[in-house]
Amino acid sequence: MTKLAYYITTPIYYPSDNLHIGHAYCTTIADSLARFHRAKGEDVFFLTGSDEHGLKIQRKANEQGITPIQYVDKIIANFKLLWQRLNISNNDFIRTSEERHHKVVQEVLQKIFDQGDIYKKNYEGLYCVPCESYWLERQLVDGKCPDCGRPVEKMAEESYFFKLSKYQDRLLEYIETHPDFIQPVSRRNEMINFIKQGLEDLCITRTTFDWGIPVPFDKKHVVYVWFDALLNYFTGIGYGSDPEKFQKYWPASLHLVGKEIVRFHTIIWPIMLMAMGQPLPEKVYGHGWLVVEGDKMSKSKGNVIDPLGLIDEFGADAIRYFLLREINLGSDGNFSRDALINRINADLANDLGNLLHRTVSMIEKYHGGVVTNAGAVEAIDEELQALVKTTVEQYVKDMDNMEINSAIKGVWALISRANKYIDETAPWILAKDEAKAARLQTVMYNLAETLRIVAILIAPFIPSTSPKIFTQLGLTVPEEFLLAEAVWGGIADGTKVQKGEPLYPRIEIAEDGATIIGGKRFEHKPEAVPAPKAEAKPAAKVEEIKPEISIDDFGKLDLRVAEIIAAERVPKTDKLMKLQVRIGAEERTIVSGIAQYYEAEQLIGRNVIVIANLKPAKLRGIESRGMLLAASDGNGNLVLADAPGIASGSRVK
RNA sequence: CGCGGGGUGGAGCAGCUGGUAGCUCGUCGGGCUCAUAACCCGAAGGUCGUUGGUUCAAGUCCAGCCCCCGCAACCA
Repeated sequence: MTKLAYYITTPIYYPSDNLHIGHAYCTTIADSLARFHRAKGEDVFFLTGSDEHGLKIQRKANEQGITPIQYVDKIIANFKLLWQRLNISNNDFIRTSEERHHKVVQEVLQKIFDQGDIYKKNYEGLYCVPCESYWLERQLVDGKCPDCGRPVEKMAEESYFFKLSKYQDRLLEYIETHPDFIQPVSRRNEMINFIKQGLEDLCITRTTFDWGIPVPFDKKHVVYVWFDALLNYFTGIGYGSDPEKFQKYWPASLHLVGKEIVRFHTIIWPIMLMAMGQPLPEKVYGHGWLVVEGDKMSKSKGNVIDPLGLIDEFGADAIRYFLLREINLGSDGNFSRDALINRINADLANDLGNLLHRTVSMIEKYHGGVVTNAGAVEAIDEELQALVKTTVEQYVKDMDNMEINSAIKGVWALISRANKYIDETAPWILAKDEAKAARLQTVMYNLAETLRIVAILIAPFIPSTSPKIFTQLGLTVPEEFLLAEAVWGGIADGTKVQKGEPLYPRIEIAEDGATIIGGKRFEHKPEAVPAPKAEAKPAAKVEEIKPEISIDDFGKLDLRVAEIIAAERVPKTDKLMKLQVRIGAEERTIVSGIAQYYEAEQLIGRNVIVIANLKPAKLRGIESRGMLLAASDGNGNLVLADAPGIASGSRVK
């Protein structure tokens, strides 16, 4: 009998930088699902990888004076290290720079080109030369490049386009007739709306850089982004090179992706597949994002969390557990250190770890470590057994629905029940009564057996914990924890338990914020809320120094100390503050974009520095004469340049 | 009228197809001693953002408003 095939993928991540906790989140989910399906006895193929081409990489490599491949090789080594440390069980790791992938992309491109779904067109647009990017009119900021603020120019470039529009009706129909294809439903509705607005053909090649896959029918071009990246799902299972393998695993059971790229996976990719005459993946699931202490994680905010550091401190399983348990798959979730520590202590140390510990301790103390099923069963035992059974059933249901945190909650309800069972049966009292010997043995057996099943159920989530539980229970650690074994009665009489180290030592927090885990100390500086992180990011965001000027140029600026005598927010704007200032004897109005940083009351009476001879400008209909000086790091921090105690009207130079 | 997500006891969240408001942590009180100061029991605490509507019945459906947070076709 052939096993049911299950093919699951993560996005391939972009190696312009090291991975953060968000990538770890996505990959951990995929890994748990992959392990769950293996536990069901299915033939699982789990693919992750890296999307290595593009201008950004090429430029980063140039900056460091190395070739793109040298650059990505370094970063990919870190990716792989992270997955190894996180215990990720992927079957392959696909890199888009690999020869096998180039072949697939070129083959597919040629085929689609030959059948007429790709055409060449002059692409006209507004182009920012330094950024090498096209922008739409509406994207411009003050008519300038939204990235660097420099002027854009009209440019024409020839590009190849993929006929998305040709397939849009078919796609729409497919999505409407396959309710499970896009999940969760909110994302599905979003996509349906999007398609209904009409699809534009997709530009799939570039001539402005060469770190990419050459277009086979026009060597001046390289393949651009999605057409290249999405095909990794084909390369990974041997499209064009291993027909048998490809046949077995395609269509994919699940593409797990972040919510921001659902669109590419449910529109571009399906249309590519339609053009190729291939079946569509069964499901695309767009998971939510991790926000950190309530804030979106981003490099510019300096709140990016490095998973490797967390793994060093808390261990891979603890991190995995937190991510899977705390966060609802479809929606955004909050990552915080406090919540993490809380979860580890409460669930892993107190509930699970302690249950194992007290159980094994008692078996050693009362029975010399030997487990015996003495058969002195009481009603309460049957209740426990029944709960084990329903827990397993519900667990399978939840996991099949990708409700991972529900599945985990169910298992922990069982763990909790087992802890209560100890209280109710009070083994320490049974132990004092010779006549209750058989009963005591039965109670201990039931606990050991419950723990054995718990260990099997949690193996997909915290895979290095289950073997530890088995070892302490005196059981042979299986190659794979199979769900078929999660039925009552698996421990043989005479099994000898072996007390070990606590599964999860409690985490103590020292006064200075350091954590103490199992006697080891981990320093931790509590980040000053939106940490500006002065260190650790050299050159990352510091803008280039502008061209040199002469002292005469500087002399043209008339900088003055001005006293703020009134301030009010400009209604219906986010940033604008209308200020009345006094420069010496003169009064004037200045509008400044500081409303997000200062309250009106904080400003009044302050002596600040202004450019007094700036040409007046109208902002929101208010004439602003002059400009306040302020320091801003682009990371959401802004401080006014002020001159406390210096008389209004004084010159600044 | 750009798009989307969200506003539920101190904190973080669950509440799908409408019918006595739940979970984890925290707080308070009690129990137990096998255990990692852990485990077990109990209690306090919410006009479910706001206004109006549908209904015998709404956190749950409909409409308006307020507030927070993301995104605007190359950041999970």
